Amino acid sequence: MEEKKVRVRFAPSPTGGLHLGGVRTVLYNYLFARQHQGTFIVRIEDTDQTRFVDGAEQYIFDCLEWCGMVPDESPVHGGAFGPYRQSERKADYRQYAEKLVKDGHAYYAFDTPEELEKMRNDFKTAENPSPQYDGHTRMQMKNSLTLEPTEVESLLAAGTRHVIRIKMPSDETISFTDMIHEEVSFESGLVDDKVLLKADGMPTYHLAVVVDDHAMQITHAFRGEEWLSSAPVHILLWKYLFGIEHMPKWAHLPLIMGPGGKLSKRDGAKYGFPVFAMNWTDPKTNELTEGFKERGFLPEAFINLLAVLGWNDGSEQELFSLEELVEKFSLERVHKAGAKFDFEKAKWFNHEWIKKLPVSRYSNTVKSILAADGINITDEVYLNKVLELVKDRCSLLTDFTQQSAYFFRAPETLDEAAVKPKWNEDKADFFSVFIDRLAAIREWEFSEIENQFKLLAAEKNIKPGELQLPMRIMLVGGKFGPAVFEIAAIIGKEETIARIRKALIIFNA
RNA sequence: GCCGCGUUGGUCAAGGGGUUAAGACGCCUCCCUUUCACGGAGGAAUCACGGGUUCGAAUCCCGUACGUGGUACCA
Repeated sequence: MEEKKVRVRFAPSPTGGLHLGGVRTVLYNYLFARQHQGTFIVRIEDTDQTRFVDGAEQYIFDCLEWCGMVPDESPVHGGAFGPYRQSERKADYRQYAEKLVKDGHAYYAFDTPEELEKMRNDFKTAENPSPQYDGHTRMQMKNSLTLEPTEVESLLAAGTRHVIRIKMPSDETISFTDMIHEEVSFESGLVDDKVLLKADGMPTYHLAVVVDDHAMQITHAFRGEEWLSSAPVHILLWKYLFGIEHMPKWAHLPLIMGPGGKLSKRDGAKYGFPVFAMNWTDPKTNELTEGFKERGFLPEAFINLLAVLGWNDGSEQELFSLEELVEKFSLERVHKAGAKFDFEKAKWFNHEWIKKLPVSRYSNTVKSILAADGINITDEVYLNKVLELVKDRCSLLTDFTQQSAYFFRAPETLDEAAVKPKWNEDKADFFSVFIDRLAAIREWEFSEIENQFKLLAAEKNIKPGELQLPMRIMLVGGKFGPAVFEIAAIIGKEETIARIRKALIIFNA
């Protein structure tokens, strides 16, 4: 077998947001291409004009860019095998469909939608709730197999609306080797006569994939497992049109499931977690669906968690960078079964990446997240210092809002319930004296603040531990954050004293 | 209904004839820390079920059940 240069493609249809499964398909394509020094192509499958959504194509490219997977060839990146939008290749498809008719592998069908529905109704039984247009029914329909040749001629000449359907052989076993599922086989007689060319002259997916995969010299075709059932149609088409030996190797990827079953892109809201890579706004309804990016995910984490949903390298390693994935990914180790998506684990991945990456890698993103909350950062050095201090406590980038806001402004509310029950005059007294001690400190630093705190506590004969929580609430507002004295050191003497004063009024009330 | 694909703890999963059936997330207990995290120690599955094959099966075969996808002039 000759060594062909690897060429793979991701072929989305621009109908809406890009969901988890889609991104993972891109990812596996991308990894495979990079690993084999191959070419990664994005082809837009916009053959259904009724479902075309404005802006969806650009959105897909935006998502790929955010994930760091840049195509080598695509309608926007160019390439020698264009056009990369199927709508722009319309003229090509008809000739292949006609050739199939000529060779006896396909036929014209003139049935109207009403007639099709009538057939489905007439043949419907308890045993067969959804009759197909196939070997059992096609001879009772209105097509070039049942009509006289002259009649077909005149219908065609008159421009009658028609489609071209594949004529599935009656008794043939169609089998192929899938890179993930290994041997898969179907009985041709059980598969229906799929429409190849629609009445509007556009190809269906079935014709378009094989014609385009051939035209673009695709060597390996990865797609979701939902396509496995129609694989026999594609295989026959390859055989009839281009020769089975030129067919790309198929890999049908396991599906990603939601908590209750299949992952519906519809209402990610109902799960409480995103299903799209990035925010998507439906241009018609203006409805916004949240994305992983906006939810506070790092692209590194998003890619990582998707990669190991259905694949692992056999070791105990779970954290992989894109570069490592390129090196270690292998289709052989991709699972056969679908996987349920677990948002808790997804957050863990993000948490790990937040800890792992230098804060400079995401400080800008956090900066804009804080800005959305009214905190405008001017001092980058200060910001990075804060991020470094609190990043262990953040699973999502959006968590930085709560975890770092008090470094930039006094807390709006204090968790009084955590303090009041144990508040007494001794403590009130302690803090009012402590303010003076703080004011007297010359070297405003962590150890000195703590020193004064402990000294005074000893003088007043109060356990320091009982005073730390109130102090924390005064500075932070709640029961979280790094060491109190460290916080005090960072926010400064004036601010620390001001916050204690203000809190004292509240606690003493 | 029919066809395809699948089935190891709540979830992701390693393991592919002989193992105390890895590990991770989550959960629970404890340690560290008089905050929250981080970190550390520990707890919980006999491998969907039923038959085979075999000295021996989570691992091979066959059924059943269940899940999932398809059954559109959608992809």
